[in-house]
Amino acid sequence: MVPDIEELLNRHGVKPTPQRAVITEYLMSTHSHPTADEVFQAVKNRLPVPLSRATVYNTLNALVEAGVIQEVTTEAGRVRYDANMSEHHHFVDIETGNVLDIPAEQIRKFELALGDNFKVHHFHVTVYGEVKKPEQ
Amino acid sequence: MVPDIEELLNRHGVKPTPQRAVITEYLMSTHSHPTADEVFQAVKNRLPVPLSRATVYNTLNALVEAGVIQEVTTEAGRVRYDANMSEHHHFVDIETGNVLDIPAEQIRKFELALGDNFKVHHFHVTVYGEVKKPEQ
DNA sequence: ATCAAATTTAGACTTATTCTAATTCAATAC
DNA sequence: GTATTGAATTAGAATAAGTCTAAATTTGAT
Repeated sequence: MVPDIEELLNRHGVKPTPQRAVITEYLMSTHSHPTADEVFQAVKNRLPVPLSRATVYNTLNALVEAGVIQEVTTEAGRVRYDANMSEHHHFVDIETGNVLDIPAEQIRKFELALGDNFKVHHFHVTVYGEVKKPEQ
Repeated sequence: MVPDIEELLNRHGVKPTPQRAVITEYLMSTHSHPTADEVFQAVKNRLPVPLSRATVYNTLNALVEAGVIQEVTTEAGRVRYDANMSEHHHFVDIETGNVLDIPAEQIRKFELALGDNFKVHHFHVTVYGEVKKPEQ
């Protein structure tokens, strides 16, 4: 078990088990915003014991609850997971469905005129568009 | 069948049937961003014949496809439907889960610094916060 | 080493959605 | 007006994502 991961989980009050470590480690190693099933497929052979889907769901929910990862919902009905917890938004490639992170600094001069009745906690921007391929 | 609805569906290339009319009419009458099942419950008794869930799903998908309504995805794993097709964003009341529309004009000075590799089609903002209750 | 509490497992269950095959409906041709 | 044809609708089966349950395993504290 990677010590950094163990420390991270402890710091967030999640008891570090091999299953949780391996799932967290995988999420931190990718920017692909995997679904629960993609997480299951990716890590199921990285443990000496069989891995249950229930454990994957339990772990993902526990990690979200503890603030170690977040849920991303850019397409109807699909839940994806993201270990990038810095303030950021998402860009969805409408051709491939790939989701990229947009650091918060790249959204400038955002200003909301909602009136006094609304108290804003946070906001999230999803940008839909195309990624231009580099010229050959 | 309300003539306006019939005309709307025709204009978007959706053949107006009683089922489609009643579903569209319901969606246009509410700002509650209902789920597919909420639509089914709301309209199932408004027809002289039994209504199948399959028809509700088929109709919702056809209406989205035709640009008559849109899908709203503000919470993980839930799909909601919205007949408001003017440019707008969403405010989620974090206490109740209620979703309110934010007209596009209420977001001012939005500016994105993504670089030349990204071609933006459109973007959507979800604001999470509290709605202050009116003083008694 | 023992015990209690927490975690994990396999698989049953639930919920949301799609699929399928049969039936009904609506428009057009005759 | 009736036959034909394609589209829409129906009930229910099938699928997929996620949750629940009961039993087994692991962990941590004595």
